[in-house]
Amino acid sequence: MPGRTDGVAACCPRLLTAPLDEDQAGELAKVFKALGDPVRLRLLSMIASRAGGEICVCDLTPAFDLSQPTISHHLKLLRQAGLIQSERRGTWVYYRLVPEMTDRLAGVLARPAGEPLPESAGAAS
Amino acid sequence: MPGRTDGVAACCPRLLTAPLDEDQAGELAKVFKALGDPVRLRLLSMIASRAGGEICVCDLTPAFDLSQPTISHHLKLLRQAGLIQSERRGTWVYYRLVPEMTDRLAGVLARPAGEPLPESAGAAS
DNA sequence: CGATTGCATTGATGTCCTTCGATATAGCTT
DNA sequence: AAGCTATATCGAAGGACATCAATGCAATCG
Repeated sequence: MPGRTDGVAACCPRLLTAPLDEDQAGELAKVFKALGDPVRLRLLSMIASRAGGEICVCDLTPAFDLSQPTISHHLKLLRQAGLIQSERRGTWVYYRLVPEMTDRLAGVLARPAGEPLPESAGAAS
Repeated sequence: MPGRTDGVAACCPRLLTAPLDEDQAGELAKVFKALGDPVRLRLLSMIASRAGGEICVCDLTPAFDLSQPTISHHLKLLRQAGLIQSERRGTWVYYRLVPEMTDRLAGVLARPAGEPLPESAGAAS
């Protein structure tokens, strides 16, 4: 449905540098909302930290005290947020991280080096 | 540098490097959940990007098509997440960013340089 | 084939979240 | 003190979300 928009934002929304417009904020909020659940955070970290870059759902589900449909639901939300992607191989489905998305989020939250926030800039010069 | 500030996690949860435990995931999820709303993201960016490091609520409220109590509620959630702090001066209340928190989130999402993700490493060695 | 396993979807339910109007609290002004 | 402005809190209404059991679909196996 949202097919291929410009993703989270054109290039680098820079949360801490300039006010976000409504569209940027809406796109970013979807991704942060996907990260706003402890189960999904643990799923994402299990996927991202897995040696080989991918992990089978069959290894994810038993790690939680939740039903299999619930885990499948959370994986779907992470995928719709653009944070992970899935691939079916035979009977199993493997998930892997989409590092471009986490890179973008890290960039959104980072303050440019050498260009401190206004707060600390006040006394600087 | 802020060594181990209590809060989100001991030092550096490293979302993409090792699986988060339940406590780390719970703490981080609270902060990401606070970012998972377009209004709060715009509020945070307006606060962070303001020259002087702080902004009056009286400048935030009219920027939205929402009631004053709703803006106040969102500011409370951002403050409870540790992302901003407030100070009353006379009649007005000023908000400012807590850069340690956004720094920490950026660190959580970043992959260490020179130590690529398993995906791009291709399970080297 | 039919049975079995792995995963996704559906539908229902209880809980949380966003939003509002009304009201309370804090500080200035006259 | 009385009134005014700025901000926070309260209580309610509606929608969104997490979770589950039941079911559907795909791929392998006997």
